[in-house]
Amino acid sequence: MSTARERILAATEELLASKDALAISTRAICDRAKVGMPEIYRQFGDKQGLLTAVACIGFERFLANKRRNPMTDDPVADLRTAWDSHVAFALDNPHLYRLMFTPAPESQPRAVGEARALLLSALERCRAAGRLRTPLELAGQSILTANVGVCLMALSFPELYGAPEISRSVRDAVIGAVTGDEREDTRITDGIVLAQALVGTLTGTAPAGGDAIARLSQALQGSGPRGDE
Amino acid sequence: MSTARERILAATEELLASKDALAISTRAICDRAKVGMPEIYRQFGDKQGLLTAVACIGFERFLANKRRNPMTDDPVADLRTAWDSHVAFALDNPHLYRLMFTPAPESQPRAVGEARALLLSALERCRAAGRLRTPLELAGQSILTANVGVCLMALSFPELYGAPEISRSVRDAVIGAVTGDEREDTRITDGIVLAQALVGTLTGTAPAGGDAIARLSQALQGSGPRGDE
DNA sequence: TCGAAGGCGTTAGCAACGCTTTCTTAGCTG
DNA sequence: CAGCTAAGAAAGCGTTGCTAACGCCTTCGA
Repeated sequence: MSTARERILAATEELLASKDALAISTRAICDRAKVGMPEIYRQFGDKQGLLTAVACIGFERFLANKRRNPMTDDPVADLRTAWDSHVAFALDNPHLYRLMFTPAPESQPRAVGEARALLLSALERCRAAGRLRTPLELAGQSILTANVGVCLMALSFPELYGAPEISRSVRDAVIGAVTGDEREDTRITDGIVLAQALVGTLTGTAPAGGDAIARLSQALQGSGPRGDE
Repeated sequence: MSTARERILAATEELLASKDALAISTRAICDRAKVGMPEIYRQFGDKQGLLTAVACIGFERFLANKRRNPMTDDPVADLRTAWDSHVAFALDNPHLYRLMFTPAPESQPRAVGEARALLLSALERCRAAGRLRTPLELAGQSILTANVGVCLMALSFPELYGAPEISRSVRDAVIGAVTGDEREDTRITDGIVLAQALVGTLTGTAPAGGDAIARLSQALQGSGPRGDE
């Protein structure tokens, strides 16, 4: 048999799979872990302490998950993949996720900080690839906030949450705005690229193909600044 | 003296100004409302029933707030204003907001539905103005989810929440993506405008000022499609 | 004017909760 | 073997949400 502490943690995690943290009684935990009531308080001082420890373990699983995300040669696509795996984790472990991201007074700035660090390093890769048009810090906060926000919302209103569509929509909006990658509307940035090349040609300050005008004209076709559908 | 029901509701709202709903005991409510314990259960059946009633009142204030938002002739700007007033309400009434948007089993799809309806009508105005490039339904869900999500996140991690910057960032990203309005980077759309005029000039198919090239060159200055800041 | 009805206050108490105290036992270490 | 710490057993504390039983007093129709 394992140690008492491990049994308590395991029992709590198991109960957390079906009930909210607040609906779990310390007695139920003790029954399932086959320990006496005082054991919880000897080990964790507090019910909140126990929940914090469980949240910590959850964060470790969460971060391990995130670290497993492959690094492709498209850092922006990696951002989107990370977003999706985050959402999947939340939907798979609703009560645990709520426990992790809805602290009572204050609990784990450490683990959240680590998640932030992971995100920032992913963003740094975007920056290195010249695909970030927002201050790194703000970009990270925006993505993290939106990501957690979408998850909490999905857990609170599952019937209002329309499957992954809405997560994808917010994801592409935020990541797109931060990186400058327009997902569904790359024509705009293409337009800029071509316009820059064109100006370079016309002013004689940059090398550009002679067909710049034709390509620009074609690229701009139908892409107004405020498209009227 | 007012009726018992009103006093109970008022007392709960007052306590909710300083404590979380779960930290409020029914006895404290009764003390403050000068009623006996059974009164709560005669009136609301349940503590949850009382909290639901309070949440209802909160939604009414919330919706009244939203309805007070002026309708300017720029429906997209109105969307942004509504977003900001939503966030302000959440920050002003943290515990009430949490109560409203973190239901236990399920509570007010009615009030949330009304908020959604308000949002959809605002989006309909955008659509009428030709400033919506996303299905109405999905646009509404995306904005509402992101908005509530940012608020819940801000309440859970106030120290991590960097003032209104991040709300603005997510707001402009989501609303921008949904409407096609680029907020902070209007240079891009300006670039498109000028580029179109330029192409018109060069191909002789549109009237444009002779300084088009100069203006385009200036407008594009420093605005790369993948700016390396 | 009377009497039924219902809104409201009072007292007392239940079961469940988080948490504590006390005592005892088991197992390892020096 | 002595001494330490980890951990199981039992009992109980105070608070919580909630209920039962009773009685007052206003309202209102007959």
